[in-house]
Amino acid sequence: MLARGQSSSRRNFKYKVIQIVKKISNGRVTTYGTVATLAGLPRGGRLVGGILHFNSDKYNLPWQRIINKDGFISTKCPEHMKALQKALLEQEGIEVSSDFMIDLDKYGWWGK
DNA sequence: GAGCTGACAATAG
DNA sequence: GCTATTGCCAGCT
Repeated sequence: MLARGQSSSRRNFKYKVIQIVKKISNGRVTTYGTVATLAGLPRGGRLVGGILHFNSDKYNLPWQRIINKDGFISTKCPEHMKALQKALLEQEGIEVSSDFMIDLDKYGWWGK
């Protein structure tokens, strides 16, 4: 029953993403696809970006820990420029290359 | 109230 | 192997 419960899944996705991002350990980074997959949307990477963009400030989410699957910072927004993200990650203890590239094989967080 | 945009990822050609 | 297109859904206009 409660077949309509799936409707709640949609809104739950936002909440799910927030919870996942907040569960990321300090000094670890993950990708949009990973967060989206854990939230139940293997191809919802775009949503993660959109949700983080607004909720990061409201829920105080570490958006800097979320990068694309290339281990590269995708942020195009002036409020989330790469330099800022790089600085935040370095404060977390994460090493960021001069090209803003991050070693996911070393700092990658996959829902653990 | 309805439509468009958007911090990506995966699949197909 | 690289390029182009599609799909996902929340938030804003």
